[in-house]
Formats: sequence, structure tokens, C-alpha cells
Amino acid sequence: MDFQIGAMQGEHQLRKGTWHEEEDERLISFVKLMGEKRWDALAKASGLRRSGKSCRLRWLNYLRPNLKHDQISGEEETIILKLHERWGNKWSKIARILPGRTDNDIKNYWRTYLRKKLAKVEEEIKSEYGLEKGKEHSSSTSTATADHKIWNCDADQYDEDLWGSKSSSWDGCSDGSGLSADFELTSSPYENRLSDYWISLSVLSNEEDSSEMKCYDECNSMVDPYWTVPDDDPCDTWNSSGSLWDMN
DNA sequence: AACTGTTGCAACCGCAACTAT
DNA sequence: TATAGTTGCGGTTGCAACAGT
Repeated sequence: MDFQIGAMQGEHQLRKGTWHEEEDERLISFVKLMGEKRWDALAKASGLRRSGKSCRLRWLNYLRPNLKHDQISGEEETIILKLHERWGNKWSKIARILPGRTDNDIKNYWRTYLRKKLAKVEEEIKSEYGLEKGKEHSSSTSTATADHKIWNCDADQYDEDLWGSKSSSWDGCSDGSGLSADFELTSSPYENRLSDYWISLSVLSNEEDSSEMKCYDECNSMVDPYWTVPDDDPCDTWNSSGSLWDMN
């Protein structure tokens, strides 16, 4: 790989949009070479014609080792909902609690969840009041009411569903929410190869490698985002959810 | 088969916070 | 201390894949 030529190419206009396999391979090589810092310098050196910001995002959200590319599990869903209730839209903070998940994953999941929940509540309101579209109430009124139900009235129900005796219903989707933990996972051949690549890397890696993956929690104590749980455990749930930490 | 609507998610944008000089 | 450059975060958008008609 020619460092200098790559640097010169990088001086021209930047590419945007979907990343190609060749770009991913190049990015992986340069991250191994230069580390996960100085993304602008890395982008220029690699000759990817991508911004440092874009390289960083691609690495963190997709190429980084130990990322999970499968569906959010029922257990993870439970934690996301609970932590969102506690912390709000602090996606990166929530992501630090869930090994192998990115803030983007969680953000996207939450939006999907919210959309489904909203649809369900709207359905309930319509059947409850016998509302028809465009009759008596505007749709925006109904949406606002649905939002209210989600953000206020359902909070206690969340607690009960998430942590109480009914928690099992989240796994089996028996509450009619339209959510299921049993989705089929579809991955492209390229993603499968990527996954294999990282699995083989993790098998070969040693302690020093994993010690690189550290971050700081809100109390500024060093934590490993992939393998450890912050000391200030917000929910006292981690000990009971051991399978979450099983990475392969 | 063709079209339309919906969904999931990758990637971008803008801004704030942080770091280096 | 001030400034410029870099990084991190949350919100938003665009688009491919899928489902329904």
C-alpha cells in the first residue's frame, strides 16, 4: 500500500455515501497501522477520499472488532428501554452499557420501537373512542394523545413489564406490541466474511489487544466498553443478565 | 410483473466539547 | 489565554430491501 500516493489522492474532493468493500479493507489496514486516533490524518494517509469524520463513523459503527451485527435481543431491548427511561436520549451512554452495540444501533432501535409503539397506541385510541380518520378529531390530535400516552401514562407499565413478573412477555412478544426477539437475521456475504474476520482476529488476539478498548464513564473512571460494567450500576440488573456479556 | 408504501439502518450534518499549539 | 483543529454526540436523511396490492 502506497502511503504517499494515498495521501495525494486524499487531497481531492471527498466521497460520500455507502462504503465499498475495498474502502473498508483499506480503512481496517490503516486503523491497524495508525490506531483509532487522528482520523483526519488517517483519512488523508489512506487515500480513501473520505473525511476523517466519515472514517471514524464507519469504524465505530461497523468495522470495529466485537461489534454485534445481529438483531437486538429481548434482554438488550429491556435494558435499552429501562436506561432510556432513566437517561433519555443519551445513546452513547446507553451504548456503553451494551457490549457490541453502538449509539447508532440503539438510536435506530429506539426509533423503530417508538414507531411501533405509537402505531399501537393510535390503534388503541381509535378503537377506544371509535374514531375514524378525519372525523371529529384531527389526526394530529390523536397523534399528540398517543405521544402523551407513550411518554407519560405508560412509564409505570414499562417498569412492570421490564422488571416485574411480566418481563418474560418481552421475549415472546406476547403483549401484541409487534416486537419479537426471534427475528431472522439476514447478513450479506460481505458482512459474513467481515464477521468471520473479526472472530478470527479475536481468537488470535491477546490481553494487550483487548486492553486497548477502553473508555471513560461519566465518573471518569476507566471502563472497558465491551466487557465491563460501570461500578455505578444504574439498575442493579447486570448480575442477573450474565448472558449479555457472552461474546463469541 | 409493476407499482406503491413501509421499514430498517447506514451515513451525513451541525454543534458542542475537548485537545494541541 | 486564544485559537484552530479534532473528536464525540444526537438528530436527521436517504436509500435499498421488503411487503402489500
